[in-house]
Amino acid sequence: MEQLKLENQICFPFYAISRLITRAYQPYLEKLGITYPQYLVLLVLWEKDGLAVQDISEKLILNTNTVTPLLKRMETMDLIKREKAKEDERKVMIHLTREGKALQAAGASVPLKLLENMGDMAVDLDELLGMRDKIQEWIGCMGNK
Amino acid sequence: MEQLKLENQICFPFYAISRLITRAYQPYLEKLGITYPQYLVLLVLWEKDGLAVQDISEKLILNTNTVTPLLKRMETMDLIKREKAKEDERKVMIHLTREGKALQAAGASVPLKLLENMGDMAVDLDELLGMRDKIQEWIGCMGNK
DNA sequence: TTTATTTATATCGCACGCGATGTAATAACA
DNA sequence: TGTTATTACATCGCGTGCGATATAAATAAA
Repeated sequence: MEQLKLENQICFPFYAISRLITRAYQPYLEKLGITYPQYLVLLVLWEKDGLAVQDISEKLILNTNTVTPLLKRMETMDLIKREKAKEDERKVMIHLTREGKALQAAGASVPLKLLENMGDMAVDLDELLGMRDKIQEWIGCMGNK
Repeated sequence: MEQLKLENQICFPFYAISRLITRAYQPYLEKLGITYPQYLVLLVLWEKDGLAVQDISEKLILNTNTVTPLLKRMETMDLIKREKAKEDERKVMIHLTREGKALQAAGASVPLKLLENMGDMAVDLDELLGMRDKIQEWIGCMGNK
């Protein structure tokens, strides 16, 4: 049953490396007082503030039943504001607070630190970036649904 | 702030593709009545039965506080048995039940079906397998803490 | 203009994943 | 041998993820 060995699975390496990368981010995000998914939300909002819940949900490829509680926690932390859109009361628009915007300065240095970390671990950075681009193509295929 | 855009992050693609792959497995695993992490545990045990909790924890790169409840649920489902090792009462040895072993027949076809799925999605299989091997190298570097 | 359908979020329940901590058994050591 | 340290799991608390379902607003249909 060669195809059932763990090292021959396509699933496991992606599953494992995703968690290892999250772990690598953690010490830096801990200093900012945020989690990894919260950081992803901030990345999206730093790029464009005032998005609807659905926009964030689509960009992060997360369901609303994940995003809604995530955003509520971030509102409690005073990182964002949630308010209904005037033109369509079904939509909830997300805006950064002063605090949420202020975190960008500290958050900007995190990706570079991570890259340095990966470099120290004998991970070839060119390969890493090439793989990132390839995976993004796949996400484009798989993500729509 | 170009380095803060979501598409320039190394973290996000790995995070997203991992969840998309898990989603792709789900319909097949649902028929077997198991979850994705439970499938990973079975893969390990099908390869070598009678492992300690720690062995499974190391192979899957998961902490014991994740693995213990996972195994307890699988014991409730009658997929595995948990019993203390006689030579060292701290260890808990995990053995497949008849049911757990029986699932292997159905579980063996899942990886191939997944590969076919990925192929349909314009994902180049050679690239996929090459990437898998490369990620496994990284896991070897990062996994040991 | 009612009624039916669709859309955008939210709620519920459950299974992870993990940091922090606890506990019992074994090993190390004074 | 008695004490201390280490090891192997387990428990607790909390934050995701997600299937199933609910709710309210907007849109389409009758």
